[in-house]
This record gives sequence, C-alpha cells and structure tokens, in this order.
Amino acid sequence: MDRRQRKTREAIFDSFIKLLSQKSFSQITVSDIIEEADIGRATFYAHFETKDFLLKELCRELFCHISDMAQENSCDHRHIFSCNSPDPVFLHLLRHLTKNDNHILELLSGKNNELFLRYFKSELLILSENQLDSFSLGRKAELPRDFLINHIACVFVETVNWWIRGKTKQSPEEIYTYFLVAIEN
Amino acid sequence: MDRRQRKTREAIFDSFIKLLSQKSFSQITVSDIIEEADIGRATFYAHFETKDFLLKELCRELFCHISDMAQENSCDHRHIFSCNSPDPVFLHLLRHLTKNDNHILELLSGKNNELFLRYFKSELLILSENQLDSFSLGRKAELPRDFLINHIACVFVETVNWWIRGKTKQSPEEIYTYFLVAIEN
DNA sequence: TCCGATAACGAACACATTGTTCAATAATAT
DNA sequence: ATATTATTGAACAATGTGTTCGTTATCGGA
Repeated sequence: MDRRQRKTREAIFDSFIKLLSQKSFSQITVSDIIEEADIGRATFYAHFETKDFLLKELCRELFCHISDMAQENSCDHRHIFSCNSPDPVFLHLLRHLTKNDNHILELLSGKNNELFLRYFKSELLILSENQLDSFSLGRKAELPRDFLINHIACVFVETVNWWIRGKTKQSPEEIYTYFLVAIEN
Repeated sequence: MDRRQRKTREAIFDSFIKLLSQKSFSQITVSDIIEEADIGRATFYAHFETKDFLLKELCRELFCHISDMAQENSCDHRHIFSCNSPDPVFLHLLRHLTKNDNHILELLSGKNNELFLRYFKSELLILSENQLDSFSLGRKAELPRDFLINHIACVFVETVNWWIRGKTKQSPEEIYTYFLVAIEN
C-alpha cells in the first residue's frame, strides 16, 4: 500500500477515535474528521464511502483478533491459539484486552461504547458457539442451544463492560472467574 | 389537554412507530415524519424539540409501566403490584409484554430494537436492584453486588430479546423458568 | 535519478435536512 | 359568542453531504 494512503488512513482513524471520545457518533461530522485529520474533503471520500463505513472498518480492525480466534477454533485445521496457549479462549481474550491496542478500552468504555459492544457481541456469538461444550453448565444444559449461545456471549460482553466501566481494577484472571461463576453450574 | 394537541401527538407517534419499522432511526428525517403524519413542519417542532426528544418521549411512554413497578417496590408505601398479584415482578413483566400495548413487541424486535432494548435495560437496572434478594443465587451471591445487579438485568433483557426474536413462541411462564435457570443456583 | 502513476489538494457545486419565523386560519374550551 | 390557542404553509438561513475536476505533490520502480 502506498505510504501516502497509509498515512492518510491512519490520520483518519486517529482523529475519528479522538472525536469518538468527545462526541457521540451521530454528532461527529465528516467535516470534523477531516479538520482534525488535516486532510482534504475529497481525500476522505476517496478512502471511505461514508462515516458509517469508516465505523465498520474501525470495528473490523479492532476485533479482527477475535474473529481470528473464532475461526481458528471453528474448523479442523491447526488450532494456533489453543496450541500456543493452554488458557481458555475467553481468558486469553481478557488478557488481550488489557494490552489495549488500538484504544479498544477507551472505545469500549467511552460515550459510544454501545457501538463497539454491539460489534463485540456479534463476534462473540461465533466464539460462544464453538466454546459451548467446554463449560459445565449443570441444569442450564437443558435450555435451548441457541438460547445458551446467546446467553454466554451476552454475559461475557456485560462482564467485560462492567469490568471496563470500573476502570479495569481486577485482573483478567479474577474477571474470568466472575464470568465462570455467572455462567456455570 | 387540547384535543388538537392530543390528535397531533398521536399522529406523530403513530407515523414515527410506522417509520421505525421501515428504516433505521438515523435515516428517518423530520420531513418523513411530518409527511407520514400529515401535519405542518412548525407543528412538529411545537411538540418536540428534535427527533431525539421524540424518541425519548416514546420510550418513556412505552416503559412507564416498568418504572411504576420499580417505584412501587423500592419504597415502604403500599405495594400495589405485589399486593394485587402474588406473581414475581419479572413474570408479571413478561405477561405484560405479551399484551403488546403501544407496539412494544414490534419496537423491541424491529430493526431499531437496540434503541429500545437500551432504554429497557436502564429501567430494569432499578427493578433488578430491588429484586436482588428474592433470588437464590448460590455461589453467585459472593460476586460484587453491582456486578450481580447488572448481570440480572442483562440476562433478563437478553432473555426477552431472544424470546421476541423467536416470535414469542413460548409462554411467559416458560420464559420465566428459562430466566430463573439462567440466573439462579 | 528520472518518470509515469497515483494520491492529495482545495475550491466549488448541487442537494438534502434542520430548526425558526410569522401572519393567516381553524378549532377549542368555557 | 368569544377569547384563547393550535395548526398551517411558505419562506428562511445555516449546516452538512457527497461529487467534480484541474492542479500539485509524492511515490515506487526502472
């Protein structure tokens, strides 16, 4: 990719992320973004069709790691993650979040967190389906399968949400036990 | 209230609800609403400051029943609901939903359901806090209190969401047991 | 180092939507 | 019957969108 393109794209993402911490998504205008990024109007539209597409792209970049994990575990190929780490996938995910690449934490806790939590959850649904059988669900095992998949994904998202809202004070391991207690038995 | 005001307000709500089943909230324009409602532009703005305020008002009307329930149970006054019905509050709520006043079901399952689910959840947080002690939570009782309150509210919302997505095939009683199994022990 | 390709610029453009104003008209409550 | 009040419709400025195009600057490969 052309270095100019990369720089422009970076500048757009950066200013978009900055603006997302200040205003709600609907209040952010394309004019805001290009001013903050210091680029021409036509340049923005050369990169992204609309503001909504920019958001989608940002989400994809943020959560591509999760998608990878879901894919790795969903087929019969080599399982990179499960081979390299003996830790459960969900714990691995929590640890990954604390690294805070791409400002994930800010975005998941900022005033536009619903936007990202929604995308987060849609990724987790796939992961949840793959991991379903690795939990000891007790009586819950009798509930409808799709209900359970949805339930686990939701509880995980909300656990993460609660964790981040509280400034990520607990360790990933501690939060993981919260999650298990909430889910299992 | 002036009959003209009532009729106009009704017309605005009706056309807004109709439009919400067709387009996403952000795509709906004030012009759409006043055309569908067949009223003058100035009239709309005499009733609602903006489209966002209209949404808030709609939510308030939709969920006022829940707010009432939360209030009734949160203080030492006479508990109308708990007196009239021996049923648990959450079961009562599920039964109430099946009555589908104000198109609640359509709005909670339509393409803008996130808007209403969010509001729904914020109401449930209060209810969840009041009801917390009425559940037998087993090991979960050791989790932080605010974590639990949030957890219960979320699980209820997502249970309702799952229920409605699946065309409300189960009875309120059946869904209530799903909810309890997901929460308790 | 040169050169063809291509990305960025920036100003202008038509268009859509917003929220306000105001005088005229119609419906309402009592 | 009348004073009050809501609605109307048209016009308005202001703001934001997405596109166009000729010019300029930067890039990567030879």
